[in-house]
Formats: sequence, C-alpha cells, structure tokens
Amino acid sequence: MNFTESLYFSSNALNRQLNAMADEVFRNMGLTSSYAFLIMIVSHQPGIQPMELSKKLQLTPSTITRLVEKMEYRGYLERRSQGRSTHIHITDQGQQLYSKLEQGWRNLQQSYTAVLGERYTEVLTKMTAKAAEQLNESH
Amino acid sequence: MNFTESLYFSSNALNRQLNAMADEVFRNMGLTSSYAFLIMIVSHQPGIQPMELSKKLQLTPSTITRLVEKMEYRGYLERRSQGRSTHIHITDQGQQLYSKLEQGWRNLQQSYTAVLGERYTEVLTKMTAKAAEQLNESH
DNA sequence: TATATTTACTTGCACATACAAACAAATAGA
DNA sequence: TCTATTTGTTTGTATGTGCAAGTAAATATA
Repeated sequence: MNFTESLYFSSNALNRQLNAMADEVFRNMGLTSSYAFLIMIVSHQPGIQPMELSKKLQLTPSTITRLVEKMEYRGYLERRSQGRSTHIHITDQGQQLYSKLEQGWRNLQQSYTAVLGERYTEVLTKMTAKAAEQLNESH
Repeated sequence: MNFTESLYFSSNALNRQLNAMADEVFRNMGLTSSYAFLIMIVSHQPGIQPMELSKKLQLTPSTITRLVEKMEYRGYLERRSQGRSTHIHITDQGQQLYSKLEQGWRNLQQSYTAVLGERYTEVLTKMTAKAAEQLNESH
C-alpha cells in the first residue's frame, strides 16, 4: 500500500511545485498566480461573468467574488451589475499591468518546459487536461 | 495566448477535482484528505519526523506542525520530542481509525481509475510523479 | 397574476496553507 | 571552551479557498 505512488499524491506534489513557481514569477508584480490569471482572462474576455470564470478557473463562485473584489479594490478590475448578472471588465490600470503579466506567464512556461522538456510537457499537459475534463464530466 | 491550455492550468484543474473526490471519500470519517494521508503515512512509518513528512507531502514544515497538532488534539497522533527533533506516532485511537482510512483510500483510487481507465491512470500517475520530482530537484 | 423554483452572486464563517520570525538544539570555527 | 552558524520545529500572522446560508432577479407553475 504505497500511498505516494498514486495519482492523488503526485498530482498534489506537482501542483504545489507549479504554483510555487508561478507565484514566484508574479511576486514582483504584487500578485499571486490566481490573480494574475484572473486578470489575464478578463483582459481577453471583457465582460465575462463570475460563473464562467468559476468554470474556467475551477474555483467556486464565492472564491471568484473574493478574487474579483480584491482586484477591484486595487483598481485592476471593475464589476458592472445588471439584473442578477455581473460583468467583469479590466480597467486602464489593469490593462497597463497586463503586458507584465503576459511576460511572467511566458517565463513560467519556459521555466517548467526547460526542466521537463518540450515534448514531455506537451504530452503531460494534454493528458492532465483530459483527465480533469473527464473527472469533471463524471462529476 | 491560450492560458487554459497549459500545464499550470490543467494541473490546477485536475488537482482540485482529485482533492474534491478525496475529501468526499474521507468526509464521513471527519477528516479531509490531507489529514487522512497524514495519519496513514504515520501509521506506516511510526516515529517519522516533521521534516520528512514535509518532503513527502510537499507541505511546508509549519503546515505539518499545524496538521499534526490538530490530529494530536483529536487523539489520533502523538508527538514525542527529544532534543530539537520531534517524532510522530500513531495512537491506539488513530490505529483504530486506520482501517477505515485505508478503505477510503481504496475507494478513491477506484473512483478515479473507473473514470480515467486503468492504463491511462497508470501512465498519467507516473508522468506526473516524474515531473514533480524533476521540478523539485531543479529547485 | 400570484406563488414557487431556479439561477447568479454575495456574505459569514471556518480552515488549510504559506511566509517570516522566533526559538532551541546541534554543529562548526575561533 | 566560547561564539557563530546551521538545522528542526513551532508561532504569529496573512490569505486563498470552500461550504452553507442569504439575497435578488428570472423563470416556471398554478
């Protein structure tokens, strides 16, 4: 019964590594990786709603609310409510930050690809994505 | 620039799914997955030290302290300090819990293997583990 | 049209986890 | 042997995240 040789375990281990790397990359911009990706996504899909973000980022709606709130407070994002739905937009200040974030994003990818190898990274990414999707569907 | 097609993203997504499944499995034992695995590891390696647990679980030492503290409070684990080092042992009560945990552990593995397929799970597990290890070594 | 249900977010709260600093024991250097 | 450094662990504190409950809008049902 070797626990550490399981998908649960290795997935957790890998994930912590990747998040540590990502957080390091974005640290000098004053953001953790979750916030960085939130802003980048909103920049690419202005007007996106919390629920869609929730699905994309695999975070609960309440977490999205909190993340967006904080970025709104810092002046990078903006919420516009109409009826029961909310649309999230990037501000000018957020847009200014964006190019730095994108650079960090590229750095991050290069970092882990350099270690794992291009082909390996590609295959692992696809397999991981497929697994996540299937588990999500199976619910 | 498609963020969601990256290792960072898919790893986070998969990890959240797996943790959700794991937490569900252990919920009726009053534990989240982190605690469950902590106890199972200690049961297999009585006297293990926080630092080794930290490496095994890829959690910071401070987190280990907190996790162990809580399980000590609940009567499942026990700390024995000598000099600057601490050894962690399982209690009788913890040992009683163990068989249930092991069952949950098996259920968890069956659950995701059933969805992903045996071969796929095996390959993904190995690739993920190797990636985690390499990133860890590369620092 | 009035009430019930569902949907989209938000809040209150709890908790896992990390970082930095503190501390205490062990080891190395003088 | 005395001091400095390193090592193993624990605390103080901050924060990301989830769950459950709340609210308000939209939709369905009667």
